[in-house]
Order: sequence, then C-alpha cells, then structure tokens
Amino acid sequence: MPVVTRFAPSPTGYLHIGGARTALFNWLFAKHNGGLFRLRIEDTDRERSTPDAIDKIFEGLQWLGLDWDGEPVMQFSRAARHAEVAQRLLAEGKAYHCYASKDELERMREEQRAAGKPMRYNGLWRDRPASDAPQDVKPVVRLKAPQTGETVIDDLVQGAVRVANEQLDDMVLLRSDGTPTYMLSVVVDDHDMGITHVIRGDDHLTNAFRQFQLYAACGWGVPAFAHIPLIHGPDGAKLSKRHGALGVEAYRDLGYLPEAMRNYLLRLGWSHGDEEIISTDQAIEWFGLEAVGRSPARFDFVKLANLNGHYIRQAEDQRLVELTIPFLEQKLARPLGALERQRLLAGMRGLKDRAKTLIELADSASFYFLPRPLALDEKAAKQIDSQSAPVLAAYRARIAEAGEWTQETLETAAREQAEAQGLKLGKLAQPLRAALTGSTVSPPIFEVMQVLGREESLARLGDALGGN
RNA sequence: GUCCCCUUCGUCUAGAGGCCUAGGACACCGCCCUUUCACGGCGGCGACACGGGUUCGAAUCCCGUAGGGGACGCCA
Repeated sequence: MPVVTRFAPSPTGYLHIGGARTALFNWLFAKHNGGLFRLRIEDTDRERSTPDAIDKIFEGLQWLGLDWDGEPVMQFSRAARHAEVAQRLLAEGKAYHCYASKDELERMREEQRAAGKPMRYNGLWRDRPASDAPQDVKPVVRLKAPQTGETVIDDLVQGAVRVANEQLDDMVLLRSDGTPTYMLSVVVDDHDMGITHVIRGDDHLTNAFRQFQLYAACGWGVPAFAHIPLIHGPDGAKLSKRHGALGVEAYRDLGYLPEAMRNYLLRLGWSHGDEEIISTDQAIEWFGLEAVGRSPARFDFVKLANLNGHYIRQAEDQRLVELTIPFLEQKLARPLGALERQRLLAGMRGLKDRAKTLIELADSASFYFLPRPLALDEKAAKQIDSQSAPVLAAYRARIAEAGEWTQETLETAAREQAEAQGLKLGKLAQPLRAALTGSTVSPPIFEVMQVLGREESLARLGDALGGN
C-alpha cells in the first residue's frame, strides 16, 4: 500500500512554525516512501476561518518548498458527506441524539471536577427514549462510545499509549445545526483520502483515542499515527504568539533562506547521528519516524541564524542578489538600477561570507550604493588622521595612473608601498577601508576597490582626504 | 481536578547494559590564520533531574519523587 500523508491546518491564522515542521515531516515521510503528501484545509469553523489565512498557508508551504500532491481538500465542502456518515451511525444505533443544554453540560463538568472525576459528558441521553426529547431543543448527535475496556494507540513516535475508555466520553459528531465537528470530519476525510499515516502535533494525541473509536464504529481501518512533540519557546512554555511563534512568512521577512529553515526544523526533534548540515535530498533519503524524539524542543534563533549563514555562503551569487534586492531597496529607500545590481553581484562573493541573514547581507552591502561623500562612522573617522592621510594620499597617487585596476594589482601596489614606507599593510588597508566603505568592517578591501571601480574609488578617497 | 506524555552540557542532540574518565552542533572563552570582520583550524568551559531497586556492571531496564508539557468544547 503506497504511503499517503497529509498536512491539515485550520486557516485561523498564519502558518506558524510548529505547523511548518509538521508539514515538513509529513512531506519528508511521503517523499522517503515514494508516496503522496496531501493538503487539507480544515475550515469547518466558519467563524474563524478566513481566505487570507488560507492564502498564507499556501504561500508558506510554497516558500518552504513543500509541494503537495493533487488539489487541496477544503474540508467544509465535504460537510454533506460527513453528515451522511453520522446519519448512518445513527441508523445503526452507534450514535444517538443528545438534548443536553450548554448549561447542563457545564454543570456536569463542574460536578465531576469537584468529585475528582474526569470532566466528561456523562451519557445523560445515551439510553433515553426518543419520547423524552424536548420539542424546542435541536439535538446534537453523539457517538455511542465504549464505556469499558481500554483503547490503545500504537503510535509510531510515542509507542503504545493506552487509556481507559471510562476516561473518554461520547463525543459530538454533528452539532445542533447539523454541521459536522472536527472529530467526525477528520476521520471521514482521512479515510476517504486514503491517508495511511497521520503525522501531527502531540496535542492531538488524546484526540487519537476518540478518533480510533470512531473508525471502529464506522468499520474502517485505522491509519498509523505519529504524534510529534510540540516546539516550545525559549522559556520552555508552549510556543505562542506572545513567545515569538511567528508565521513562516515572518522568517522570510527576517531574511532566512527556506533551505536553512528546512534544515533547522528537521533537526528540531529529529536526528541522524551527529549530522547537522543536511540537504533536502539527504533528508528525504534518511528521514524516518523512528528517529523522531519524544521530548519537546525549544526554538533557538541563534542556531537557526548559524545554519542560515551556512546556506547563504553556499548559495549562488545571482540568487542571493535577487533575494537581497528587496531588503536593500527598503534600506536605501529607493530602487536599485541595473548597474547597481551588477555591482551587487560583483561584490556578492565577499559579502555573503559575512552575513547570517539577508538583512545583514543588505546592511553590509549598502556602502556600495550610498551617495558621496560617504559618511564615516565613528571608528572609521578615527582611521583618517595626520598619520594615515599622507599614506593614503601617496597610495591614491600611485594607483591613479595604474594601467590595470584589479584586486591583484591594487593589493600588490599597496604591499609595495607599505614595504617601502616600512609600514604594516594594515596601516594602509584600514584607513583605506574607512575611506572607501565608511566602516572598519567590510569585505577584503582590494576586492571592494575592484567592485567599486577606479572612478568611484578615487573619488571616495579624495573625499576622505579633504576633497582634493 | 482527571488522564496522557516528557526529563543527557545554556540550547538542539548522539547514546538502544560494558565501546562513556558521556560524543557532535550552536552559543561562549582562548589561540592560530589574517588588511578589518567573517570563514576555517586547534583548544577550553559545560550535562546523564533526584531517590531507590535489578545486574558482575546502568545515561541506558523497573519503581517512586520532583519538575515540565499536553488533553479534557456543539474550536480545530
């Protein structure tokens, strides 16, 4: 039987990082097994589902490179099918109408909590005759769940987890308005979609028991379950919006690369020996549920940044140019011209080694595009003094007429001059860096000069030396 | 309150009874490389939650304690 996995988010907000990891694991598991990865939008909560959130999910998955097979299934569109299953259960006596009011249910829970019992529906209408039904109340449909024995889930991550059936109750299948609940919809859809492996967050583990009972009532085979631990915030608490649970698009806007996200998310709760840098192809080859850890992991931005830096260094220059331009244009508050784009490409080699995010990349690239005269930061300004100015001036004169303007010739010229004047190269290079970049930190300065070109370099040097 | 799950360096983790005086990665510190900053290389700091068992031997198995997390909706 071919493997079919699915990612089933509810469109009530953005695609958050925990969801992204769940999607990644499902995607990898499907790819590893040569199976299908399907997408289902669980939009049965009409109040909270929004088209915008649906778009965010699509965009997020696309950005992460997690492509799904076939058309996404919109769960609400299948409501009639879900209701049909509930009606069948009703007809077979496996479900029943319940007329309990919200007040009654609340009181029930209060009482049970006070009595030290699990808070659950007590089966009030389970065996009452239809003649008892009040005329003015629209009933919900509840599953007639087993009341004795136990339900066992052989979870691929958690192992065998068992719970006494008395801990569970008769869950609502159809609301009083006739619409299906999540529990019903999930089971029917997973069955109808041929899902073989349900890989989802740990918070669904207790749902799995109820769903297991529903599968049984329907007479359907049960898919394999794998409940993966949740991602926690840096403080160890559940990753929430207050704790920095950002949507994946936020990570994109923070300048992270999708391949870095994938690698980071993969290593959060999954491992393959001591491997840290894992390409997506390698991940597909290695991924398996048996290597998923059982304890929750904390999200660590610093490690993500480190990985991101690795992938930036690895990335093609041209691609980085495309990715960096939006950040750069935002920083400069103007669009970049064609020549400037070429300059960015030429300078990318030296720039990408020094950035952990695309924002840092844009920041460190900006000196190439700032107008003259360049403003020097405090440390840079100190580099230009009565000691260094003559050295700089001499170097400027030396290279002004040079035939070739390349990194190599410029460096050779600098080394020759420094030696002639009995100076360390740094005594010339640092002031040079300050004058040309406005900073004491930059890519290799002779590379910068080549990228800047003769005219701009000489002009900037002139500016720094007092405009002569 | 009830049930379920978890617990190795600050963080992510390796470890499936002897290979562990517990390995790797990030972070941090130092040194080297070096025109700056990075990268890279080398070294350092740093953990088996606690208490009982089982065993010749336990990070690994069992029990308990503590701590953390999750679930208990006509939400998903």
